[in-house]
Amino acid sequence: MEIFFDTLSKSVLFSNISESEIKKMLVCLKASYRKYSKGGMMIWEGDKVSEVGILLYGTARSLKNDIDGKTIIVTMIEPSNFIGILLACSQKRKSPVSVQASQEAYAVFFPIEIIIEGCSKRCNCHKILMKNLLAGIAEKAMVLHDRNDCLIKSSVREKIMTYLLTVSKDQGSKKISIPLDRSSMAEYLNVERSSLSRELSKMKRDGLINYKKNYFVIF
Amino acid sequence: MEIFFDTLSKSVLFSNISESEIKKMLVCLKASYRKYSKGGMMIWEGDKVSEVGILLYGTARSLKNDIDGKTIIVTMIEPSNFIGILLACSQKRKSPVSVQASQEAYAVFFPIEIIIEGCSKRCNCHKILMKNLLAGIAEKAMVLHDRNDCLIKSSVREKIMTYLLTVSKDQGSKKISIPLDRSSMAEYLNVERSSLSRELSKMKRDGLINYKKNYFVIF
DNA sequence: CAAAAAATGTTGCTTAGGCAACATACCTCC
DNA sequence: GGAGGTATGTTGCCTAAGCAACATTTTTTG
Repeated sequence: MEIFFDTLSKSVLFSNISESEIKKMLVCLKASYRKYSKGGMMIWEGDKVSEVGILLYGTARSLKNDIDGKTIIVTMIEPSNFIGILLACSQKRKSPVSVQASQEAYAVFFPIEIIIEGCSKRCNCHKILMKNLLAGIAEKAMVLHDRNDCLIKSSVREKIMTYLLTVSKDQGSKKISIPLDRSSMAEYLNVERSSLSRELSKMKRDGLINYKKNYFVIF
Repeated sequence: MEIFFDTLSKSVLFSNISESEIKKMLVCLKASYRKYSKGGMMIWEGDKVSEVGILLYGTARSLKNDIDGKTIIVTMIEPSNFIGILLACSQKRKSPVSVQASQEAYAVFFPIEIIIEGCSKRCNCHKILMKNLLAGIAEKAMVLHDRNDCLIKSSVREKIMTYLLTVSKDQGSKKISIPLDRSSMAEYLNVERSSLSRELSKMKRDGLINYKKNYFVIF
């Protein structure tokens, strides 16, 4: 698993920890490495999750079955992202999503208890680890918060504007490039792609914004 | 502030910590107590927040100004609830909401750094504190997740069903009592109260659910 | 218990936006 | 360059659900 070491050290969980420290920690964290073939399941809907994972290679996605059976994708997971951090931290709760490898993938898992409780050796990096874990969840929560913020708006226009303003605050400019194409943006805002396009046109016409591809200017 | 000690010890932050320990900790946590009159602001939209608070008395609400200026209420905060936990933990971010006392209120704030870094005395309760903080955020994140789950549904019926099923899982029964009245439920699901009532009737008629007041049965 | 107030339900009207179908622009690779 | 593919934009039609106004039920309180 050495080859994925870089990915691991880029993760939020191990930020601000030196490579040599990480290597030491991997042992006391009871790291367990797992390989998945395309379509393999890392977490099943309904599981109780007591490990937090980090994707090392490949991509994964979290998905759930809608009431009427169709599958919807909740998030995309990239190398060095967390897997199941929310679940692992909130414990009691059963997973509302499944996590599936979208291609061949490798991941490493750590029992959450060891991160929280610290190992018997009490290496002082555990404090940093814990801090990183906290930052990781806070970040997840913020992502959820931001989407909520868009979703609670009643009109398509307000949803778009809220989204653009959030990105704008984030990038500290009224000229922004967004990370989503129209389809993804529509999905994120929970509107029809065509309705999104329609409203974007109107907003441009009304002099609220300008845009080309994924570059936007807010007036 | 002694009189609010009970409230404090009921908070998630201090769960599993004995009263005597809490008293000791309050000192090294650099607790700062604040009083607010009705309408007083605990956090202003745009603030950077570096303290996590706990409401001791009264009620507060987090609110934000909509794009077109009208104020919307995001959450209600009750005694022993956290104030600004997400913000304090994710740090860099400026607050997207203001927090306002809806009546005369008391609160206590702790610099988040001290909780995370531990105080100089290294009292061993800090580990528990940190664990509690983690649980607190994870819980917040879950709340956000659950609402998202409802909001991303396209029809009123699906939103209702998703909400009811989540509560049902939570209470471990198909017969549930929900904590929201119709208006709040409508607000939570981001639909019109009348549309909610209409759809509930239809769902009853269609034999999907039964209900009376805030008691629901899912078939 | 009666009256007032609050919560919930009902219903006609209207419209934003979902849906489908097609148009245009943009990319890429032979 | 052109052929195929993908991303984006446009438009007519139609329905779900917003809105307003009123009805009924439940709760409060004097």
